[in-house]
Amino acid sequence: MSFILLLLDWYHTHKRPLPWRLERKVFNVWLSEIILQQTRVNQGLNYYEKFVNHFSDVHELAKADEQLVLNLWQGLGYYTRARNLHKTAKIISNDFHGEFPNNFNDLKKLPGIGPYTAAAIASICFDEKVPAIDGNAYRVYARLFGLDKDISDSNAHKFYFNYVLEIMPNENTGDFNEAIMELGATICMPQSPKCKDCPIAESCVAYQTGRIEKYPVKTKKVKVRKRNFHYFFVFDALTNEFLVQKRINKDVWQNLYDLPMIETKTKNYDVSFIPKNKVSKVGELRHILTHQHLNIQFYEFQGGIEEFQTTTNQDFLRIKTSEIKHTPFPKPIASFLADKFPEMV
DNA sequence: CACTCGTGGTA
DNA sequence: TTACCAAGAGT
Repeated sequence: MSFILLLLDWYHTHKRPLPWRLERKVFNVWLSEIILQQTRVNQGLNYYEKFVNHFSDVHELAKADEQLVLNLWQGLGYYTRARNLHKTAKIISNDFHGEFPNNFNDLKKLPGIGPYTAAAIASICFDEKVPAIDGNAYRVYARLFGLDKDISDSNAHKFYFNYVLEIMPNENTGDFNEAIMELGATICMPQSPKCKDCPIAESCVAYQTGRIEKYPVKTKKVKVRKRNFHYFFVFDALTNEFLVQKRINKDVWQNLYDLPMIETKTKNYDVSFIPKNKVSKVGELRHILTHQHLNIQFYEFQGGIEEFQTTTNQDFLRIKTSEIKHTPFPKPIASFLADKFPEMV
C-alpha cells in the first residue's frame, strides 16, 4: 500500500518521546498498554512512572499485595485493569518463570489482555503481523479507506481486524500499529482533524471525498443510570479513627474502600434507621461515570463509632487517618478525605 | 453479546 | 448543560 512508507516516515520523525518507548521490554510494553486502555496518554503517564518505580520487573509486581496495586492505581478508574494486571503478573511469575508468551494467541489468554492489547504487545515486541485495533485505529482506518461499517456493532472488531490484516506490512508491524494510533491521537482526531498536517491525506478516501465528519460510523449511545449515595463519616477524634468498608459486591469500585453508605431512590434523605437529627450534612457532589450519574451526599454522624455500629447492626472497619494514604478509595471519597485531612494525603 | 466496568478533557 | 470519547476487557 502506497501510504505505508509515508506513514512510517512521519511516525519516526513525529512520534512523542514517551517513557515506554525507550525500551521495548515486554514488561514495560504490557504495563503501558494496560494503563492506556480507554485512557489518554497524559492521564496515564504519572501512573506508568509510579508503577515502574515501585516494581522493577514482573516478579516484584507479583509479590505485591493487591491493596498496594489498587492504591497505586487510585484515581485512574476501571479498577478491573489493576486487579487483572496483578493476576497476570502472578501467572507470569509463578507459572511462566517470568517470561511472557511471545505470540498473539497465547497473550490473549492472560487476564486483562484482550484482542487489542495482545496485538499491540505481539507486534511491538515480537514483530508479529496482527492489527492492533483501538479507538484511534477504528477512526483512522474508517476515514482512510472510507469504511461504512458501524464500529459499535459487536462484530466490528472482526471486520476491521480482517480488513487491516490484508493491507498491513509483513515487517515493522509494531511501528505500523503505533503509527496508526499516533496519527489518530495527534492528527486524525475525532473532532477537527488536522488533515493539512496529515502525511497520508492524499490516500485518505474520506478527505479526498470531503466526508471526514461522516467517519467513523457509530450509532449506539450509552444508557445512563442515575443513583443517589448517602455517605456517613463516623469519626472518633480521640483515636483518630473512622469507619470504612471494602466494596466486595459486583458493582462500581470493586475491592476499593468507601464509607458506610445508603443508596436511595431519590436525592431525599430516606434513611429510616439513622435519624436525621443524628447527622449533619457536610457536602454534596455529582460524580459522572460512563453508565452512571451519581449524586453523592456526605453526612457527619453525631454519635460515636459504637453507636453507629449498634444502630446499623453492621460490622464496619475502623482505620486511622494516618492509613488514608495506604487505602485505595474511589475519587469522590478520596476527595472528601483529602479536603478533611489535607495533611494525610 | 449487550451491558458493565472511571475519570478527565474538550466542544 | 450535554455529548462525546480516550492505546478495551470481562461476562
